[in-house]
Amino acid sequence: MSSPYGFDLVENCLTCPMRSDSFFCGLPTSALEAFNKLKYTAAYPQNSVLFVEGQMPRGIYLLCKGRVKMSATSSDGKTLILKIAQPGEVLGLHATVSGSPHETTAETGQPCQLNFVKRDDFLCFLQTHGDACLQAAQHLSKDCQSAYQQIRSLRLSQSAPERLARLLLEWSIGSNPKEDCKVKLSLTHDEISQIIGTSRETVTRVLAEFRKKRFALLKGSTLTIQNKPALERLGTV
Amino acid sequence: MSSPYGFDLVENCLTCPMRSDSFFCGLPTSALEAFNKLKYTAAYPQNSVLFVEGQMPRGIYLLCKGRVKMSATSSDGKTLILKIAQPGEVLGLHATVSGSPHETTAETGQPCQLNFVKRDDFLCFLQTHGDACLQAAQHLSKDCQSAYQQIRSLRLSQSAPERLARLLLEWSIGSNPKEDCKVKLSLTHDEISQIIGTSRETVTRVLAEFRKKRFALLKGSTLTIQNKPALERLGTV
DNA sequence: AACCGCGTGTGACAGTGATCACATTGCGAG
DNA sequence: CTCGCAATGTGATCACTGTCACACGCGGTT
Repeated sequence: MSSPYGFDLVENCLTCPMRSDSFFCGLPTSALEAFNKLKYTAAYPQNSVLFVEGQMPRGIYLLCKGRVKMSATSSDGKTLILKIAQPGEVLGLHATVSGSPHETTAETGQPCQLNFVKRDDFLCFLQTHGDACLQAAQHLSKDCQSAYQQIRSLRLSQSAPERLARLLLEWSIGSNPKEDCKVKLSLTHDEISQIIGTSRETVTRVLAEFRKKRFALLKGSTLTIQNKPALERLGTV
Repeated sequence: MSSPYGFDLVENCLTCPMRSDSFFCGLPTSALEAFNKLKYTAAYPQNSVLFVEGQMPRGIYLLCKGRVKMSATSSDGKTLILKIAQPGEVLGLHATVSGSPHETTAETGQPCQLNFVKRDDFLCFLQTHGDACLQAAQHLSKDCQSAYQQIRSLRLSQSAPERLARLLLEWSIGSNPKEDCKVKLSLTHDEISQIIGTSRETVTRVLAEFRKKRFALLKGSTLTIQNKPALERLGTV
């Protein structure tokens, strides 16, 4: 069965080739089978909005494939990107668990496959599967941690170069640790500015500075880290 | 049995007069009884450190009475206060659930009563009591939410008056909505600055400005909100 | 070719708040 | 009472960065 977005839908979690070890994907077979019965699998084109800030939660989305931009908007129209969700993550978990409105907007950044589970089904599932519930709690605590990390990072460094340095380093983890590591990403300066919370111009200027100092180079959609230690020195909180 | 800190220890959760409806306190009797067997109740003097940033979690602390300051420190010695925990809250939950080091330091701001539960006991408890686990998840999600709220608030308002206004309003909720509401709190300008992430001098200056404009008055440990709408206009994100 | 639209680069300027330095107040201990 | 120390108040200075304004390059369309 082929979907219109350039990849095949995987309907069965148990035999899914994308299975990561995070959250549900890593559950024991019995729980996974139960989950498999509850979920609705679907593919979404780029720029689909899964849920918006303030909306009551309808359920959770397990991201199988693709990336999803989590953002919030202020009353004066400024947008801030809280994070880019990766495959294996569960979206809308807090709101679904706590029953309060979503505090973020989720929008696909590329074609994605997602598993949706209705709120009631999900809560019931958690209550009957202790290990799944513990997993959910762990997922939430990871989220908390990254949120606290962000707060620390925001608060302990007002300076734009510091924040940008940290972001670049964050992107570069997982790459070859030796020498010039290259990362592919397609974000405009504007989007980067929404992530680190500065103006677009500042991002441009700081990137120019990094280029001049040979710390890092962002050309097209390729990021090259040239001097990791220097960036680390900048970005240490 | 009287403790040295000016209040009596309550050993039995089931008959505890301080029981709130949050988290464990609100659990059904069977789970509460199990919890009651696992916990160690103790009183702590002011300025006791329960755990520090980076330390591996030994277990969770349920705050029965008193207030606890949750903070983080940067490498250059700056401290930031992430939140002031209130009775009913569980401290060290993320770290305990996820098994990663504490990302905050917890220090009592006044004499406190706390229930401690060892990590292994606690995880086991969660796994066997589905409703408790769900409660834990909800507690975590509340935490997440408040963290995200903080990030929003930090990022969408660079200005110090805005942030201070929001903080004052946050403190004033729960008071009589009409006219000049007064709140007791004992925090120095320095501590406030650590909460909203500015310098101590700025807090002093902004408070002076608020006083002159008759928005709010902080005298000794008493905060008086004189013009709530004006503060709200300032603090809206 | 001419014309967009968009992302990027860059200069000038002003507002904010950090920092330093010091004065003043308040309060508890001796 | 007064000494000492912490908390508070205030001025001057300066780095940072948001904002405005505009130029450039580049891919696509007409």
